[in-house]
Amino acid sequence: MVTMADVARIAGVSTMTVSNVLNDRKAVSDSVRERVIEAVETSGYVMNHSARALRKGATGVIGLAVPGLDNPYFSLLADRVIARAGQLGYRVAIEHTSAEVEGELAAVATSRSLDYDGLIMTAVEIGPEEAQRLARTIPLVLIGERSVGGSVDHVAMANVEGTRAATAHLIERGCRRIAWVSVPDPVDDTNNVLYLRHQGYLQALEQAGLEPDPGFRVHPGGLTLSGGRDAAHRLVDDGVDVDGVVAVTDSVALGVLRGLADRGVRVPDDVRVVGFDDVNEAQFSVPSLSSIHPGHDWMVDTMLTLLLERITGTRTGTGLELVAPYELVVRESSA
Amino acid sequence: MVTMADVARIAGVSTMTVSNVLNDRKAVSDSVRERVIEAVETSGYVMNHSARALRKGATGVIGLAVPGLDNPYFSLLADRVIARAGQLGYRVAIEHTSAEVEGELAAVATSRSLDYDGLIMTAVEIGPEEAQRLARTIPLVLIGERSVGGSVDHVAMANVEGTRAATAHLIERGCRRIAWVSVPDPVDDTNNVLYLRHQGYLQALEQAGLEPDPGFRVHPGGLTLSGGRDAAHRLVDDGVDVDGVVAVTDSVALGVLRGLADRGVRVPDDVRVVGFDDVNEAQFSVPSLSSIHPGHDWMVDTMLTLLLERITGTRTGTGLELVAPYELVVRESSA
DNA sequence: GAGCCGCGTTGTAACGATAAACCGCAGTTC
DNA sequence: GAACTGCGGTTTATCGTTACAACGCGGCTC
Repeated sequence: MVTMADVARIAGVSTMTVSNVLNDRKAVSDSVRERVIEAVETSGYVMNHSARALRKGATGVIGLAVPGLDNPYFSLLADRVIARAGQLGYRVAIEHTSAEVEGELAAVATSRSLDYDGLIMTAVEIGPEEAQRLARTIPLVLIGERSVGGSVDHVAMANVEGTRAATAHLIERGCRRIAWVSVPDPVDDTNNVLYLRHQGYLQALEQAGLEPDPGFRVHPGGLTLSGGRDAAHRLVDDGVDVDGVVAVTDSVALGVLRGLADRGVRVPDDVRVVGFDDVNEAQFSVPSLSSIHPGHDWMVDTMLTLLLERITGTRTGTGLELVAPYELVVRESSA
Repeated sequence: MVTMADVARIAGVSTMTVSNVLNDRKAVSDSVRERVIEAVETSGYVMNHSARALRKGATGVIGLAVPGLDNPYFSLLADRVIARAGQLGYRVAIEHTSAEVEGELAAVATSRSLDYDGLIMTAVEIGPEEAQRLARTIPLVLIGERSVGGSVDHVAMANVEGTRAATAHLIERGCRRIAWVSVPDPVDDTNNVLYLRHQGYLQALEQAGLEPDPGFRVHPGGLTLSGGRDAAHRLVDDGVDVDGVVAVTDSVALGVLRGLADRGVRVPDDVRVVGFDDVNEAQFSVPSLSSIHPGHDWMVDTMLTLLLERITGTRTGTGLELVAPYELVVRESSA
């Protein structure tokens, strides 16, 4: 392995000069700079990332903690975070959180996260106090839910407003018996994304003077395609009479579309369906899926901006909470 | 930041003993071991990954180079690689290759990859000689295509056999005018996955005594949902009379389903469709998509096994090439 | 009882980079 | 002409961990 000292010897300078050239630091004469660059090229030198990280106390890697990439929302998110972070000179390591046992999450996050300069985390299971503890250890940006307070930065989706708009949209199209398809609300956590989205649904019904019927509430086995499909099956098989479905995520909604098709229910003629997240696939399903577009690009840009401010220390103190602009995208499933 | 020396001081031992305990190395007396573990816990010590990596010359990180995670095949792959590598004590950093300018690919791969203990790479653009050069620098496992020779390990899909089976399946179901939907074959590269899959299609037609008609050949704007949709639009709008479609990937196939639906073409009644990759979404599209299942789990396990053998030096020399078992999965789109 | 062995533990020297202090030297300033 | 300022570079001292050799010590052999 060729080291910086080798390059220095070849170029006839000190290692610091090589370092200065490579990092574009202070003034180095053109002649020396050229010699160094040539020495780098002929020797095939590449910097040792570990040594640099050790000395500088920064790794140049940011962690992205998501439940898993099998969910298209998270893979879309990861894709953009990787791309954007790459432009900013950072590498991204992905942590799976759903694989961990509940309690392990926090521990794993704390210990491993120290190898990262910062951490972006979708906080599904982690509580406010854990998040704040974590934030004292490492620059942290939470994503998807409401504020946890303290010095934790947070980029939220318009969860309540989004499902409210989605539900109102169905009502406006004439739906009166609208099912909410999601997993059960988490207990004791009014900041949870699932809870918030459910609230939006309830608010829209109330504004329209409609009663939320518990019969319309179904619980898929998880926020997945198969969960949504199973929920739709049960809905139809139990003879629940609905003319609209609001699903907590697009994955679930796409599963619902499949489940309704299995039972010969026509969308949008018999039932209108709307999701949340506006994943790529929503444009291409049959029928295409109406959804709430949560401003992915805005979110990713904002997340990274906030994180970098924390990493560089440009901004300290109380956590910021920014809510992404959302947009209702009407497609065939509710047209 | 609490360091190993701090722990050593608290426990009243040397840093080496702490190191030995933490790494479970040679015999350490139980009493000392306990003291050290307690000191670690009370102090909240976590190991500095950079220092360890510098000293050991290994980072514990493996790179996964894929075009992008927006493609469900690659996100599925990444998801499983991350999960499996995690079990083996490795972390995964993802590199986007499609974002790079063509020529940069190799350079980026070479320089950055040195920070990884090993690299798993989907070789779409990289050539055999580049791959071999790269493999001399770092343990490398290629995925998806045929052998590049040399000492490069390689886990291949049954590309030719897969599309041959898919096409034969359509023929068996009565299709006679079968379109191949893919991007143009790469020139001068008979090892390319796109070329190989096309060959399988051609072979099946030949075996059945059918003429491949260039009119059935359409070129989407890329291997994406929208590419597939646009291709289907053009197919119908140009009045090409087909009763079957073999798509190079599931993403393209799912796009084709959407495109055909746009034009009122019924699947499978008017046209049967089959894809390749068997991504999750294939089970849940309407209609559900027949596909070639390329043995994802087998591939991921094998890739990591091969890579670890190279990393540990258990196996050296000529590259292995293993072909994953494939399976035709028949669903509604060709039923 | 001298010598040897192996166990448990410790000092010391790297691993490859960078921060910070320092060092000539030419050009300014007053 | 003495003191000061930049410029272009070098020297020195780490960053936190692990490899390696060495060491004290009780037990065993003969």
